[in-house]
Amino acid sequence: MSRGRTSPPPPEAPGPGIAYASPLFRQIERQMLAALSRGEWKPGSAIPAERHLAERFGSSIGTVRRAIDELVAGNILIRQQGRGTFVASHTRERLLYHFFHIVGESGAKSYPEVEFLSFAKARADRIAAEKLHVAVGDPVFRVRNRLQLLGAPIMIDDITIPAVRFAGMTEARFRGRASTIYNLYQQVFGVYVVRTSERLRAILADADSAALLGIASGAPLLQIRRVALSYNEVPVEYRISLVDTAHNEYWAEIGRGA
Amino acid sequence: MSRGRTSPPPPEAPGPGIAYASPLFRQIERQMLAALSRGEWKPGSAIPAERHLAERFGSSIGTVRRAIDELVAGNILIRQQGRGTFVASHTRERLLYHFFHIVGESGAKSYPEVEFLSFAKARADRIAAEKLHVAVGDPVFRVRNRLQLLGAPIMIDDITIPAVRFAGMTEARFRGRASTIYNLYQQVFGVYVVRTSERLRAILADADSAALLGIASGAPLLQIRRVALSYNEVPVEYRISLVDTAHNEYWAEIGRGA
DNA sequence: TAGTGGTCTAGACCACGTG
DNA sequence: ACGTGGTCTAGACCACTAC
Repeated sequence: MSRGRTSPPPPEAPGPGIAYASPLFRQIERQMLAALSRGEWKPGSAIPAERHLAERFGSSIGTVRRAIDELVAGNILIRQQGRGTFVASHTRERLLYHFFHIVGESGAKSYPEVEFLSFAKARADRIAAEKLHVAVGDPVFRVRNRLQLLGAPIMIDDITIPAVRFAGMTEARFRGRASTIYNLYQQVFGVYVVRTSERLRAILADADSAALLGIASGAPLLQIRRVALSYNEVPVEYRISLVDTAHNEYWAEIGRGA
Repeated sequence: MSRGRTSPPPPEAPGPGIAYASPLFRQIERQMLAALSRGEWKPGSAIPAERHLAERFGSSIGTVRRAIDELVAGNILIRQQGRGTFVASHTRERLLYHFFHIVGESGAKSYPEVEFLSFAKARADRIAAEKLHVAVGDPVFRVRNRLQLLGAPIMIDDITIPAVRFAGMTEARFRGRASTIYNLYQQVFGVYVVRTSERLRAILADADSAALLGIASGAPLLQIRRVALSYNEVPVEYRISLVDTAHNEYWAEIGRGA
């Protein structure tokens, strides 16, 4: 906190060699992120009012608002007029509208039913290690799910997560899931997925995938390779999805949120 | 302009039945959009300084800044500290980083070479009519291009645009193009593409596409169906792309711009 | 040196949600 | 009625660009 003096009085000098690191609102943003990371404010609950935060950080309300604006834009906080500002959490709705991009031909979205297939402890291969920023051979967990939409199987997820960030993960956590996977990450392991980066290509179904999806071997499939990132661009999950796009499609908006 | 009185003096009342339509900054945003639409400020040139706009609109600088913020977020204006605020235009770089989402396996982006294939006047079929918000049978232009990346053909674009928005469009415009297609739309027809909405699926190459891409019939292809939108969500182009993703991929970021 | 956008303040009033 | 976020003001100083 070392910037932005007011005007009328010639106040105490900004200090000799102050460095002028970054704007005040960014410093406040970082402090708020730190508070979130250490669990001072919990997912789903309200953070202090803007007036109180301004007092705490010794700034004007406008500056605190600017910091909150950034965190809201980053899907980390949610404002609700008249009620307060809340820590975002991965509810079903949020997941559906932010990270699940498969829609019906008509454009209609619906909740996927997740069917657990397998869980295993393994070691990171070259690709997973690169995507997750861990060393080749580091312990990881592998999970396989099948997703259905309106009763029809349409998607297979192969998920890889680093053991170092999910210490104590068990098969039971994935089997008896009440909420979404990203909600599990957040609630149990404090890992909050902020954004994802995906690469898509068209491939032909192999015998294994075809059997799981109930389609012919050699049918076209959409392959999605996703890296999920947490605060500060830290990768926390690598996921390969295979989607039968015969009656569903992948949906992307470019240049502005929907 | 009819909102937000200050405090100390009890100024002239906000008026009897004022309606309280929308915030001042949104009204200013709309007025600025109107100025852009009627060509008062041209692509690539600077708009008046914030101080002058504040005077013109009878608001404080902060409120004008808020309006500009919105237009910047919508890729319509571009701020440059110390220089001014400019009307965005579709340069090669902008196009590449905003609307061209095909990358090499390594993640590297490069400029596609566009090869003109055909141009025709036609009438909107049911699907094009729906996507472009015109009536079935309305006149449209159809353009087909082939794109190469590093010398190898990887993509076929089938473009449909409504004649009503591109009056006087000719084949020559597409043949002898110096810049990008979206730049042509903007410079010659005043149609500025703000964002796109895309649907993706995996299909098998038919004989026609396979021949154009130099691949085997029945090879997997990524089909992209894109609607390009201008100000106020007006659709201005419908485009079906077929991409050979053997050595290239579609790239998507979810939850925050990259 | 002049002009532009970027940050920051201190405080007012408005709109909304809840008791 | 009260507390919260949402809008708005008027003006200062900072950082950057260009002449």
